[in-house]
Amino acid sequence: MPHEVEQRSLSQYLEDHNLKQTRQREAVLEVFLDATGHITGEEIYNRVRKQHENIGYTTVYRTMKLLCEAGLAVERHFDDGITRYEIEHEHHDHLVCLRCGKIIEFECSMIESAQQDIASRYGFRVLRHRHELYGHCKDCEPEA
Amino acid sequence: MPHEVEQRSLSQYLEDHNLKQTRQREAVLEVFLDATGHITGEEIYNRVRKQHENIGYTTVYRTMKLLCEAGLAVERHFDDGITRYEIEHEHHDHLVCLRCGKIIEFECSMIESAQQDIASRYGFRVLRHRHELYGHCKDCEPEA
DNA sequence: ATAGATGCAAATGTTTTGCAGGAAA
DNA sequence: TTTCCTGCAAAACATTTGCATCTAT
Repeated sequence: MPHEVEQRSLSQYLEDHNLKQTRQREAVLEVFLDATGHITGEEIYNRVRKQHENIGYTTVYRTMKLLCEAGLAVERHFDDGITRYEIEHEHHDHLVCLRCGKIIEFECSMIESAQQDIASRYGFRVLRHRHELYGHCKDCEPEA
Repeated sequence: MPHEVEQRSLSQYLEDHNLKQTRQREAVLEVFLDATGHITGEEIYNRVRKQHENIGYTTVYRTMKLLCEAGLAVERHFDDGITRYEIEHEHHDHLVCLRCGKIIEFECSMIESAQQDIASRYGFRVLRHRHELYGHCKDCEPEA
């Protein structure tokens, strides 16, 4: 049960950092873990609000920041300027459908090594990268 | 003289679209063309202001939007969320130094074709992409 | 003369912060 | 009972818009 694991690791993190376990943090974590990933702050806020009428944006954002620090979540910034959160997992990049907003993850070791080649050509040390392909997904372009 | 060419193509665009040639537009264009590229709205504003005390951000942003529509400029969005403008030229990607902010352009046809392979694997049609490598440039990491 | 441009001030939209009151340890 | 949280309102920040005024044509 992945949720249990993640919840435990949050508890652990909170404990290690002298932070408190609260109803709001649990609610945000649960919504985040139940999402398919790539969820925005607003979406989390709206979903949490269904069970927890009084929660504010403030708490959602603060909690998501916390989850990022705890290593459970990662912030992603696509072209629309709205921060999305995904569950931290092994390295990957994204295909983003400009019509329906669908986000597909992919991984390509050939590209990764090509990146290293390019970087070393410029004496550059790559710490992270961002690689996004924008277009139309299968469902949004039937005449493909 | 590339500036002459670009200025002429702006004039042409303005004329074709029944827009007026103004002192402000000329000033913004000149600053933009003199920049090494990847200049922010704020930087343009500050530089234009030296010669043209009363110009507002509004005009800078509106003019840059115009230059984009005219095909002279392209908006770029890196990780810091601040829009940068570069002179439109053939397709390329970027290395961004996280210490000094330097931006280096690169091109890699192997990566481009790998992207197409991946996209077609998902029935995805790529319209554009974004590929940025973040790290430390040669000057910012002497012990490389 | 008149369509279009300018610049100020105010609005936008997302995310963050200050602060007084509330809850976990 | 103290430390940490919460939620509100307000601020931040880059960019955009409304509007009255000004200007290129």
